[in-house]
Amino acid sequence: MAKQKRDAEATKAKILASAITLFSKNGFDATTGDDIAKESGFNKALIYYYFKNKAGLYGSVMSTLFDSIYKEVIDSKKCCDSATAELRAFIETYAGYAQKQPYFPALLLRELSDSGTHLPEMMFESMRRLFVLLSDILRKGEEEGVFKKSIPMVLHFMIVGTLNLLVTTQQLRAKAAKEDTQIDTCSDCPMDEIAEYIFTTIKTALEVK
Amino acid sequence: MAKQKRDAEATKAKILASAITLFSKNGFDATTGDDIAKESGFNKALIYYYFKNKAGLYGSVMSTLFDSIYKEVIDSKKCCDSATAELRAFIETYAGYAQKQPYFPALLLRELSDSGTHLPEMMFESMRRLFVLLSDILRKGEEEGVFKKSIPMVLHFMIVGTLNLLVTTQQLRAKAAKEDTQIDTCSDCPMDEIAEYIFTTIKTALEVK
DNA sequence: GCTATAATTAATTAAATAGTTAATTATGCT
DNA sequence: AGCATAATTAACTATTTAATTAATTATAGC
Repeated sequence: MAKQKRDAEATKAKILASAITLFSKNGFDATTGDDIAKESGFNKALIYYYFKNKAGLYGSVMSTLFDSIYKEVIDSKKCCDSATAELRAFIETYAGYAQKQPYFPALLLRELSDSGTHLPEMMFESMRRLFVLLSDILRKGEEEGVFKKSIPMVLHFMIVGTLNLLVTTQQLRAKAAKEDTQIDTCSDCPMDEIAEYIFTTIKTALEVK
Repeated sequence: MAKQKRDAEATKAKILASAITLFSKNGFDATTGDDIAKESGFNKALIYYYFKNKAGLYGSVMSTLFDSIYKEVIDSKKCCDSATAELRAFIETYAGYAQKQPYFPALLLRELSDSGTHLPEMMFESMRRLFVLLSDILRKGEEEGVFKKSIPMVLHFMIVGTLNLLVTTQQLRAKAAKEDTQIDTCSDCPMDEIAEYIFTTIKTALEVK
């Protein structure tokens, strides 16, 4: 099939992609329908044709991103035989995703700051699912006798929060490093090294000696 | 002096206080001048009389909060004789502040998500100052021979990011706990226990054995 | 080729909101 | 008391923007 002049699915996808870019760059409120229309190359009315309204489009953006990260984390779990390996996979996968989709952390942090104003239910469910995955790993580690008792919620934020913040602050940290060479903002640290460092830190604290 | 009908300083302070409340609850964009006027009980034009404009008011909000947390952290450092004690004081003080001023974490996280769109310079300086404090503690610990070499930027976010997220998600976590009693979202955890847990986790990882 | 329908657009509406202005009221000073 | 000035207000303006509508264009099935 040759290139079509009209392709509903492609149009919808393009609008969604543009929305992901703009919402993450500027947030929900500071992104206008006109911005999205311009970025996508389609008329603004198509937002309302394909998505119920601006909030609906935002919801689609979030579930798209959450679904894909959840799938990746679930997938990465398969090839592990111990809680320690699963923990490493969890952190590495999340880090890889945050790097691959650097808009996601900004969106997530903003949403958490808002207590999920824009998408109460979906957000909620997705966050919970991800947290349950980590909780299971930690519980499994305790059962295996390799992990101490921990506070899973705190560890979850130590992993996910830290990774998100490192990604969103990348530019700021690069700027800070340029202005003041005394200070080490880790602005050139590769993501996988950071992930490894977080893993080691948490593993060390969890280990039963 | 008796209660005055007009008190410029008090008015300005009231507007600032209202702005802190509303900006932190709803963010910069979603907070209107009318909201602030209503909350403060004064006319909207006074925002422009006492502060240059909405962005100026926002800037005042942020520097007020940043100044006060910085002072508290500096203060807490005084009564410590070792790097370990300073690290604990840093974490405890930040945790205490975040609990006392629960609007601050939301504002900070939002600002970081935006890469400091609304207040490039001030924000920047304040973040840096706080980070330098932690870096110094870690370096001191290395010199004392009690801390391993670390990645200060990552540890900084593991502390500050985690605390901020725990505070901002308080309501969400409480809701999650109510809906699903299987899951432990740490919704009743006292802040000082959380701070202690974070401290122990990081200290353990830093210790030279 | 014709027709029903799906996709797309231009133009418009109605509401919200940042910022201004000119008038009004209180206060301190002499 | 009266005056200059500081504090406060009500009303308004200009702009932005989410959402709608009615018209237009392409497409697929017959």
